[in-house]
Amino acid sequence: METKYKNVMCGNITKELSGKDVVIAGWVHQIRDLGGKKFIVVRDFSGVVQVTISKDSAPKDLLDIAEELTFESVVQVRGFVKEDPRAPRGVEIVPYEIKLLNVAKKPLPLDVSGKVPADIDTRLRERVLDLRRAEMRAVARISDTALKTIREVLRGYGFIEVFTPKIIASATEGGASLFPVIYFGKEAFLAQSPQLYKELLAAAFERVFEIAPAWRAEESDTPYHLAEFISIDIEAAFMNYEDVMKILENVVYEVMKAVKEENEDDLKTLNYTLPDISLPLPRIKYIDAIKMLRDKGVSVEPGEDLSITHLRILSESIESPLYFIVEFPTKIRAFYTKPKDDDPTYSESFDLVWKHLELASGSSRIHKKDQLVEALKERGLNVESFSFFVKWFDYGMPPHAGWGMGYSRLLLMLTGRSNVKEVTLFPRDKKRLTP
RNA sequence: GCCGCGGUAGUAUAGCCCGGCUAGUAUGCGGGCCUGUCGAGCCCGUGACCCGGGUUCAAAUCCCGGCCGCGGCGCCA
Repeated sequence: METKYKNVMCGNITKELSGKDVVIAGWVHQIRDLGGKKFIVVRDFSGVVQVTISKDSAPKDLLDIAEELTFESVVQVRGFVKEDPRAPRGVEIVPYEIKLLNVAKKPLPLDVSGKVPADIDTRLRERVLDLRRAEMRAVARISDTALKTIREVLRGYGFIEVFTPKIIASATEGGASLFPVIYFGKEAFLAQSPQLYKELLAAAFERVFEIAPAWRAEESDTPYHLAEFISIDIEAAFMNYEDVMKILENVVYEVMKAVKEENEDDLKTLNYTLPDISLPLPRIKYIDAIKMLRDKGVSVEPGEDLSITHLRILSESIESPLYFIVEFPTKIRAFYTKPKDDDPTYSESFDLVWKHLELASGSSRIHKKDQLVEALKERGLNVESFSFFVKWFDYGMPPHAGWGMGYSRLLLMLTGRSNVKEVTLFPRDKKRLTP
């Protein structure tokens, strides 16, 4: 779209535009001064294009402005497209006029052009410059493809997109710590999951999904945890865990397919190849996973939760990079998880694992009130504080199931990066509240 | 929170084990040369040892404490 500032994106300038006048706007990516010629590489979100100035023929005021340019200064260039085999991609812009819209200070606290690497700590501190780097623009585009595809696939299954409240009353859900907020003088908390509300919505709209932030005030200090993260959640009435697993593996499959098709260049920029998977994904029962580990000499007892170390070892003996672990012990899962009818020690639950990383987890949910109250009591939770939730189990709560997936973890698989902070635009962790 | 490793110019690193007085390199920055670069090249210059204490004639280097970072765990609907 043509705007007040530009009529074409740098990456879209091709030989077909040869001879045409264009206006581009972007950041000064590189400057190469060769005596008689000066090359200015201008970058926008789409890519880069070279602006070539011949010092003998260019007007003086243009040369003066060219002298003032610094890396990451914002410029608008009006000129004509010239086909030239010596130029990158065979085209360049010969400028009539360069407008300096904003001069960048020097030196930059981070190299945007990719010549000098930076530590993750420096990158997050200088995040906006870091996000301009080719790798991060690729991550952003892959992320967008993934989001778009997730929504398309879920809508294809008849899910509708919803939002659940993020300020909640109850801190007594057990497990993770919550961030307290003051809500009109009352104590409230930031939601750590849409779980309970999405279940209630499934009792009204049958199939719902939400892509939204969640917060956990955990001590967790790892490359896989954030204090604020995006959770992709679905909840569906009249489905069980096997039904929603099929939806989950299809979502992931379609996302990987879309990224392969639509982000070929981005994957190349990231020097990453997506893993190949075929459906259905392997489904390994928890108890069999324990056996496999014990056969390998790992000391792990049935009933114990699987740690990341266990998953690392387990993934070595599973040919698929993505797999499900199913039917966890009931007592290590959340209270709303439905136990198996034939063996209540185990539950209708699953985790989706990529190598050693848990991407998603889900289950059939309890839909009978008595059973739910019992499950709360067994975990030592205060039934009264869940009354806002339990109440609706008196009025037509259907059988239902769902899952939640950590978005930044999915992005790790899609981009080949190793730290969720890297693929989160402005990550919030225990020690980072800015930028 | 525990364990491990680390903190050297704006950025990224070498030097540290085996202490020695111009702290090297790349990139950046300033200046110069060069009509086609594309990680441009060449020449000159510029800029740094996390903080505090200790050992020593002498500390970037060894020791202690602190702060900060990264990784491995733990914690984790």
